[in-house]
Amino acid sequence: MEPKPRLQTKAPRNDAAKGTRPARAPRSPKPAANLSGDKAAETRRQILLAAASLFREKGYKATTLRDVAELAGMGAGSMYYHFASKDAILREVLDVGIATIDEAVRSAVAALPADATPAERLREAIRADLRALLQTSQYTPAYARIYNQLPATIKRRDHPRRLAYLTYWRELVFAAQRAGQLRDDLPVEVFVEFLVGAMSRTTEWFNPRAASVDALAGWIAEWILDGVGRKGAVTRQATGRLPLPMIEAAG
Amino acid sequence: MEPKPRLQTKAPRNDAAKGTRPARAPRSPKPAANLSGDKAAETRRQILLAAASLFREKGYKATTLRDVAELAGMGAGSMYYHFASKDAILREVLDVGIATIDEAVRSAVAALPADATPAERLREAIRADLRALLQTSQYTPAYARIYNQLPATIKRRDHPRRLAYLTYWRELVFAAQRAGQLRDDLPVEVFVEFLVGAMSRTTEWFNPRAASVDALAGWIAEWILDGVGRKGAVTRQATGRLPLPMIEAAG
DNA sequence: GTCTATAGGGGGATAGAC
DNA sequence: GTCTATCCCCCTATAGAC
Repeated sequence: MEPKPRLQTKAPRNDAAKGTRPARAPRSPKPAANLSGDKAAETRRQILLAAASLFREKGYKATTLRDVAELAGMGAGSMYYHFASKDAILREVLDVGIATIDEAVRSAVAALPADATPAERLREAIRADLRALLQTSQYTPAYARIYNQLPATIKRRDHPRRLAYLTYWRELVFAAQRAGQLRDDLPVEVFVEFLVGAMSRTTEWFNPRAASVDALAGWIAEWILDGVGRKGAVTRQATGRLPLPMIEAAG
Repeated sequence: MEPKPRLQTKAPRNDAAKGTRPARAPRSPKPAANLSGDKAAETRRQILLAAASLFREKGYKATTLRDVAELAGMGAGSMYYHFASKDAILREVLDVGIATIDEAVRSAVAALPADATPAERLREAIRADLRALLQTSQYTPAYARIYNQLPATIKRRDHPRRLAYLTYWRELVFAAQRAGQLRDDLPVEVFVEFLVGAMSRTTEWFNPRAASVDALAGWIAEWILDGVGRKGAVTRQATGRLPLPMIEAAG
């Protein structure tokens, strides 16, 4: 077990040595309300952030409330002042995670100039999706990683939001197809699952020191739209030696 | 809590009603050795298969040995005759999972005619990878899904195998690039992570009733090699309105 | 609001009968 | 080889002091 890092969204709490309880700075009975809300709200955020980070790293079941409390700098029992249960923390992490990426993609696309082409809108959506996953939020990668392993009851609860997100992507892709910028024979639903899934998997391997998120987004958009094959190169022989049945419909 | 299905690799065990212990069919002291090995080996496989299936579905920590035992049709304590610990089961599931997909891809490519082009070899690798993930094995999708959430000690143990697998993919991609079939500016390491990760994510959404695995493999190969953009369509304007920095090196 | 202590339950692992 | 019973630890959640 390694030394325990702590989230540092606000001033770090003390890690004072064994035994002695450090004196807490006396609080005035009515502190001026700071901009980010009162103390309880701030502590809540600390807990959620710690939970999201650990859920992402180890999964939901493997993360104990003691882990979360330690990362948030408090005792495990104290968290029950802010949340009713571990499940309640999970639900809020998931809600924030899907809301963050959904909002990020929609608003990024909406912010484009009115004359942006459907393909440009698709590129922008790819960039916004990856930003939310890889640099904006802890909640979004936590969501992407643990969602499918959760009990059906919890998945059912978040399913409408997830569907709305995928639906938006389908609209983007359909629009590009109607505009003649994507192949007519593209099975849109399957392609959207593939693309959104591929992007969410980047959280497993992306190294921010090797490339910027925007660089990665640019690459992926180009690979997907233009392909990695060299222009004019023959990537497929016409011998029929490798039959690729592509007749079935996609649901 | 649904009714409990059981793996049916061999004849189903009885689900006899409460209390009464059903009589077990008397076994001859020396049954003829069946083709798939002795009874212990068969039971071992049952346990591993049940574990892989549940690990894939719920994750490692969320899967209890009681779950595994129930799906394998035995009491939880009985499994300790075959495995030393839950960890030992996990290790074997992981080993089989990575070995299966590695072997599947290498042998599929090796089986191609000697004059197959590098791009054809890449297509075949994509098909073999997806077959291992989506139809051949329970172990491979379990591996793909849970690997990154496991404790560092276990990941370290399997890291060489995983690296060897990725290295093989890099060689395939490099070869296609050298042969002039892929773009010269393709950052191979990043691309391989993207491609392999994207394929492993298909286990989260692929619906075998909507399309065949080979159809999906054909689509993905085409999307990646040729792109989804319509030939001749402008997918990117030259206005510079959307700068895409792609200068950083990839590790 | 946060602390410590602990209740209560579940899960990995072991023991000994059969 | 598999069963049942059980040990013991850890985890979620609660209680009551401060």
